[in-house]
Amino acid sequence: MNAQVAAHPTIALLQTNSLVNVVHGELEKMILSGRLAPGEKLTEFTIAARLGISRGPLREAFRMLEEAGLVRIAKNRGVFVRDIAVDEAIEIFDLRAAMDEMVGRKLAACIAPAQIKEIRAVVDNMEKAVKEKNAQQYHLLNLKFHDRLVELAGNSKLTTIYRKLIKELSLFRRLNLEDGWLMPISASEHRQIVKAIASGDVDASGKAMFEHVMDSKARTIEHNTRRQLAASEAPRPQSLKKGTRAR
Amino acid sequence: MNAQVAAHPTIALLQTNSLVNVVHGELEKMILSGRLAPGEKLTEFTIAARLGISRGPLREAFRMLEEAGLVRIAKNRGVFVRDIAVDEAIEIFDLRAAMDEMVGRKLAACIAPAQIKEIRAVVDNMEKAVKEKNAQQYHLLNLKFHDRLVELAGNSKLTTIYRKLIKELSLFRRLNLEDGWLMPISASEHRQIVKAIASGDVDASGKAMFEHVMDSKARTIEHNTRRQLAASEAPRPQSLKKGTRAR
DNA sequence: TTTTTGTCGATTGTAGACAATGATGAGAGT
DNA sequence: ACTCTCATCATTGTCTACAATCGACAAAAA
Repeated sequence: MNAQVAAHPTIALLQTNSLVNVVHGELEKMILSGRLAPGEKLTEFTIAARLGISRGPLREAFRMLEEAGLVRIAKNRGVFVRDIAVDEAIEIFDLRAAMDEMVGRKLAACIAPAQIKEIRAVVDNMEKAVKEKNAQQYHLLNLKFHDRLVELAGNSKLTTIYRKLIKELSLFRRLNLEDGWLMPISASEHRQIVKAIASGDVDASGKAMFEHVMDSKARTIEHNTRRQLAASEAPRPQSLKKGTRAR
Repeated sequence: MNAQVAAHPTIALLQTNSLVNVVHGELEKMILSGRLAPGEKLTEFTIAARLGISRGPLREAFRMLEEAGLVRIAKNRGVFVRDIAVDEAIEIFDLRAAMDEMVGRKLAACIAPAQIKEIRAVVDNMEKAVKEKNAQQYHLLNLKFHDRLVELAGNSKLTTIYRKLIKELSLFRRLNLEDGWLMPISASEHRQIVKAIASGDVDASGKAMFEHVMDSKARTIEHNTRRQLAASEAPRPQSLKKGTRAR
């Protein structure tokens, strides 16, 4: 019998929304938050039981996640959370740089004063987070800052793709956020970006955005390789984190 | 041990391609070729019966196509081939322009002579197609030209996204290709692009690519609106089929 | 020991059945 | 004739069952 009274609070509530969409969103959240780690195998039966659903909708959600680049499906072998290699991360950064340059140029050309104020407020909050050494908050605001800029550029297709890229990138970057991440040097760059946009100088604005992403790329990649080295020198892989291993 | 060194091509095909993947590819071909027209409703039972499969794998394929932007799924109402509005087509063109600019700059910076020759050959064939007034052939070569350029830029993520955009765009553009499409003016632009790339001038190459896409956008959009007008003036609504109504 | 081969358990791939939802059309009331 | 309601039906959403496949282990042969 079905005894899944309320396996997941959301699941019970959503008789109105499509089960597939909710599951998709739920899995996405789990992946992006790191509760499902890159490389981890997602066994259909286990996940389905945990969510209190059957395998059908789950498989459909998996297919969506695959198309979005968040999981990898190996025929007859299962579904795995994707892990982004350094090469791919570099590619994504380069792409982002081009997109953000486009965004910067567009915004410098036509942005409303109210929107400049809005963006400036985000930067203010970021600097506040820096002073408070609140890395988590800074990270969230950083995401919001860039996301909002892209959104303001007014190209919904661009926004969609940009967000997909950010999600994929987080599969690589999340490793770096865990510890330290004490580089709010970029805060000044954000201030400069806003300035360039507000000035209306198309070239300067585009360049500021481009360079910012490329700097971010350099910092992230370098931090990652350094981390890799440290991990390889200390031959203690610390086993597994904790009970992410079901059954 | 490793027995799949060089298995039968059919065997290898079955090992990698599940039914879902095959169906996905098949539906994609049907959509891109226009056999499934934009706006058309895809009834699960009908399609499944036609392909000789059950609804399960088909639904998974639908989810992939939805994520790729080729179909639209309305809860409890069905799956429809997406039709791209003019606004969205414009957005995609703008995005493509930015990407192609990036490609142009990258290629001008580092492209091998052999690859220049290869690209030049494609342009030669295009001009040949122009002389022979072979629009279909020209169209295919045009696609190949741009696709190859993107590919040569060496950013696989960019290539993937670019191809997705082209597919989506074809849902809009296909209407225009049907008749006439007698504007191989762009042929000269292609020649100019190759020249700019070969010259190694990063700025010129990027600009050439950018402008080419924007010109293409202008031509396509204008052609489309003109077509729309002609259709509205001739009051022959072609009598829409039953059940193809969306939303 | 090393290699090979056969079997078993677990997991995925596919199909079909049942429940839930939305569209269609007929009939009653005005 | 028009509109509103309600019943009916086609279609989608979800679940369960069965078949196909893979990986691992153990036993047997060298």
